[in-house]
Amino acid sequence: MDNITATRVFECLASPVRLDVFKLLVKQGPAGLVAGEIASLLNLPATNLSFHLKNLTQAGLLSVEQEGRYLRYRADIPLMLELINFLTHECCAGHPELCLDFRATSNCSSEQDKEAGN
Amino acid sequence: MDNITATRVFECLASPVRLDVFKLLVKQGPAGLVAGEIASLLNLPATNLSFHLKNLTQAGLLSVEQEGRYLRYRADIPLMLELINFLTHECCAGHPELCLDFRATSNCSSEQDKEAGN
DNA sequence: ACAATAATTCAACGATATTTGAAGAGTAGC
DNA sequence: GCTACTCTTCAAATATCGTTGAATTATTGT
Repeated sequence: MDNITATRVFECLASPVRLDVFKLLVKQGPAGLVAGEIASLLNLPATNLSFHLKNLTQAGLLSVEQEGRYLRYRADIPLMLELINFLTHECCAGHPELCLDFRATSNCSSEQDKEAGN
Repeated sequence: MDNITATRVFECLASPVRLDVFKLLVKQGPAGLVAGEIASLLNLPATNLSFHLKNLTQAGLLSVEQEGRYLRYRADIPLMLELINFLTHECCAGHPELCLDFRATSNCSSEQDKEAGN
């Protein structure tokens, strides 16, 4: 991942609204959600949500699929994994031992629900 | 890591200048750099760099230490690892299998120099 | 005490980003 | 074709961010 892509993704996640939208969609998995569902779950005006959805989609964090008159949004996990790799490598550059330490303690599949309440 | 901390960190890394500063300091490891060195390496006006250094420091991505009339900045790796954990867990929420897959392919200590040229 | 150096703070300007309501495009059902 | 519905686009207002030069604080060496 290059710096330009990284900054675009960071800029996306720097907005509390967009972070909430992304987290919500990650939680939904492959099922995703249509725009209206996101709007009511997050209590956002449709026009404002649309602005953020466009932003997230253009950054590659979401994918869209038309379903009749609905638009279904899904989180795009691969880009997220690329970002994690990017950060991991940046961190490791000076401290490989800390990085390995991190990898040993990140129990990804067993602790996924720990931070649900926010 | 809570959403507020996460958005503050993302906002920091969303600026190309700050991302460059952070990457540079990660590369320096525990030695860090004083403000003037960063300014000349990145070709930034002192006043502008100071603005971004303050931003990074307040977000917790950098630490500062006074050395006479110099100020030495260092990357704060632990917060970075927290962020990586945060992202990993967010990603895993819907796709634990993808996350494990990522961890299997992220060879942190051996591929640290692959993306040096950007 | 004085001048030189290092870096920050301040104030002002320009550029971006966010929010909102009104209008527009496309779809579904009658 | 018409109406209801879903969502997006547009335009305008507000808010926030980034950059710059001048002034300020603090330290060093004479």
